[in-house]
Amino acid sequence: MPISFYNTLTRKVEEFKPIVEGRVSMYTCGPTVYDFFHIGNARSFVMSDVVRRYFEFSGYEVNYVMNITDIDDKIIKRGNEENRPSSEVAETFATAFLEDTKRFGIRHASTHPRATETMEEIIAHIKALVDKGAAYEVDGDVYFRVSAFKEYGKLSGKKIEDLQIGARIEADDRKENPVDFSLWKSAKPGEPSWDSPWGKGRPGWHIECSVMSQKYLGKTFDIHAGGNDLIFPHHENEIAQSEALTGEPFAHYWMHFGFLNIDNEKMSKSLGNFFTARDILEKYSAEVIRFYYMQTHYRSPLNFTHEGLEAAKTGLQKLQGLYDALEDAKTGSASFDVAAHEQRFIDAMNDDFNTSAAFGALFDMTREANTALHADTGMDDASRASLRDFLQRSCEGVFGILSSEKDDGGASSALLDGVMQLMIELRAEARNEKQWALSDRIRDGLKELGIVLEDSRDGTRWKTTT
RNA sequence: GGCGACGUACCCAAGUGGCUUAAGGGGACGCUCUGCAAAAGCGUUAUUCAUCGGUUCGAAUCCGAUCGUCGCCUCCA
Repeated sequence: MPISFYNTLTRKVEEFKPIVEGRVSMYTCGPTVYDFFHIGNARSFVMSDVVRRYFEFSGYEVNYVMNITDIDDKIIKRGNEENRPSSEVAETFATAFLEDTKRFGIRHASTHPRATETMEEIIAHIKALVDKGAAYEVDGDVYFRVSAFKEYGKLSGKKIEDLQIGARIEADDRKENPVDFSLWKSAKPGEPSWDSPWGKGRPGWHIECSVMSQKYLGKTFDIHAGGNDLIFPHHENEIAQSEALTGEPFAHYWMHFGFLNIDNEKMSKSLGNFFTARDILEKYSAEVIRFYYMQTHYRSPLNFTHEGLEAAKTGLQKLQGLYDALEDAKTGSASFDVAAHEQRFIDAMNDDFNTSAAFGALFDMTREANTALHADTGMDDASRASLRDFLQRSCEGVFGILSSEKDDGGASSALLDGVMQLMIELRAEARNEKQWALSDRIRDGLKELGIVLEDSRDGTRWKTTT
């Protein structure tokens, strides 16, 4: 089965057919940098990262673009609150974004364009829309004329008439139609601004994504992704302002990530259940959080709980345990068939990136591999190598949840290795002389320090707990 | 009011017409291994998929009703 996934535009799971054979052009809506990003944002970024990595696993070359929106009302507001220039606010959180994504194991995009560095193109795009009659100016503001784009609503399934009835759209006399949206906002005194044919001002919310994606990926590209809540109005408006100008499809596939709730409630600052990505990384490793996210299908809502995180932590140790055991195992004679398991993994992922089912395959494989490894016959070198290779490509490469490096808790590994070597030798001597009290004291003492000893017939292994 | 999603074991979560008298993870209990542990393995933990009807040779999967939960329609990943 080829890679297939759910396309919001058609409301069906569709086989992926790239514009250019072997290549994927993909755009995911990045952050507006007015604050640290939170664990809900993190879910979208992680899942988007996994999709990108899986395409690469499958042999595609991926051109992955994620914007950084660094000029926006919320940034200006924050700047005012903190009494510092909004550009400084943007810079602070753009830097934090890059740092935090890295700590989360989210690979940086091929390009992270910024709105303020794309101003020329944004203005040109708006001007072209005005020239074409799809937008109009009113006193320095420019609005998109929704009536000029007949397909408006095709992504979200909304009808313009319904939107007009909805009383929630603010009445603005200056707009021809309440549903028209802002492309350019004139600057109030003291606000950051750029020169434009309509005077000083800044871009509206949606336009920057249209322009940045098309600048780096072309008029039409393969995949546009983002959080569920962006379907309307953000993505709907992006389509309108892009296709109204080019007359061609904007993105072929639209992918949306489910929302994250905290203890069954929507995360919000007012409810006090708001966690930034930074907060959560204090308590759990990036691998555990990533694994937790991936246990649920990307389109389903995810309920974020402490218990769930703890369960993920334990589950992940099982996978890591096999990875480590493969390293230490002695050469045996039995062969192990990795290919069948890899095929199950691929089938699951090709079917709408079904990470939950993929883990089913991975855990079944783990059980069988552990059994083989512990059997008298052991596992031959070639099997061990291919098993390791598969785990490396899947769990480390695609999912980013396993590490081949021994976690030494930050201590100097050469020194710690030496000390541990000695401790294990001393304890082995005590055990040979059946001095259980002493050997147990060593084991218990180390455990309190965060080091776990595991005895097997091949000797004693140690690892740190995290 | 409009649009949409969902309800699977103690918890999380795949499966969406026959291969399933329902994957996988966590938890619990019993066992094997072990000096004792840990790790690993084995077994048990849903004849049942919110409820009630219907379609079908056959339904967790399709249709209808009912109950419940949630999202979007406004800044939001």
